[in-house]
Amino acid sequence: VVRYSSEHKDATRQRIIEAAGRRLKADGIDGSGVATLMKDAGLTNGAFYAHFASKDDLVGAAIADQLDIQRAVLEAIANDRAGLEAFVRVYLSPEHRDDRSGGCPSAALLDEIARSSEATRSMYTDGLLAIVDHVAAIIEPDDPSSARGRTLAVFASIIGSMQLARALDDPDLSAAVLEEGTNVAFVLLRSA
Amino acid sequence: VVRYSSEHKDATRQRIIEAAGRRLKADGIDGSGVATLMKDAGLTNGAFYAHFASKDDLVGAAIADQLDIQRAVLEAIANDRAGLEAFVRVYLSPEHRDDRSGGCPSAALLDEIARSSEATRSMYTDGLLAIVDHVAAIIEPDDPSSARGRTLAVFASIIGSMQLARALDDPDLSAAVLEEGTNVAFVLLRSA
DNA sequence: TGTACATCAGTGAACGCGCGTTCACTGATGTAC
DNA sequence: TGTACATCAGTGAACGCGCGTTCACTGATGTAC
Repeated sequence: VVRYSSEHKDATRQRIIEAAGRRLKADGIDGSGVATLMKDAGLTNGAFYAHFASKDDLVGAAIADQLDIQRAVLEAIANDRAGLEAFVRVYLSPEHRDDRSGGCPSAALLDEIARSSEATRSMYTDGLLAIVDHVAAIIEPDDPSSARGRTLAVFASIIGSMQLARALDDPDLSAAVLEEGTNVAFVLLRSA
Repeated sequence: VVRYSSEHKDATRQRIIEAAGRRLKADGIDGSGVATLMKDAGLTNGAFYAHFASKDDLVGAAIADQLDIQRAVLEAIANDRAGLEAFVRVYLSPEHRDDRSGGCPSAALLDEIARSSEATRSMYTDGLLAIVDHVAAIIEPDDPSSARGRTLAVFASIIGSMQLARALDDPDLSAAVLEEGTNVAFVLLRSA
């Protein structure tokens, strides 16, 4: 006996996860309460535990979802070296810097993820590797796994640049970080 | 009429700031409560507001202090290009990765700083610039300010690498990030 | 065809707890006489 | 020289509030007869 369509609850869960992705990136993990996360999804706090075992459980799911979205964006833009450069330009743009809630989860949350549970860090690792392996296959089509390390370093570089551009309160310096970060990423991609 | 030596209160304030530096880097800004920060300094929560106007006030002071310490460490190690490479090796070492509370405030807190008050971001900007300008003067002795952008990009890269090495839950990948991050930093320093 | 029922996603109040902040008080100190 | 006093860094309880989590309940639904 099925009272609601079998997709109804799954759809609600997904709605919570997507709203949480935005809120967590905007306010941080510790800065986002369960009641707020549920309100963002148009629900009340009580329904939370029908969908997730704990706040940490949602955080892990939201981070995994965010990385999957980012992978899809990357794959839509970048399927060769020129595409990778285009991706870097979009990534290190002022628009991305000024849109934390719509942007990269690593840039918004990486040091908080490093402090998170092993379960969350494991989901982060898996999600990032899916992205990294796509890029590594472009850089080194014959042996993608050998390009993993170098690709990770490129991501570390653009993630750090974005965080720094957001943290500095001097607009000129912030813009310089984005510009030079882009140059650095290009150097690394070409030498790879 | 002076009941306590004029240095007594200043010394206590400094003790709170230094203890807070360690705690904030370990547990994050939102993750560190005022009562805990005071206990770390051997005091009770009530004395806090005799030293600081608010938690945010202490956070700004602690971040400025941490950056000043890091500047002193850098200046002790790195006064030429070989010294900069030595600094990068120490920075991107497994020991630094595994010692969040004793390490770099940017690696521990950068995305939380980006979400902080303008006052805190301003103190961060000033503190980081003092470090950056020391490095820029080594890279480009004739015109240090022209090397600021490039130097900021190098810091963004090593900060991002450290955060990523801490977030990944696979020890081999984490080690690879540190290794490749070091290679990348060397490439950037040599081409600068 | 109409009604009673079982289901279950979601509600909203409540739990104990820690948060940032305030404040009346303590007690060790150096000074004044 | 001994005692009363003013100072003030620090104590610890309390403020209202939001935290993560629990739970008795609601009410819309599709089914059974």
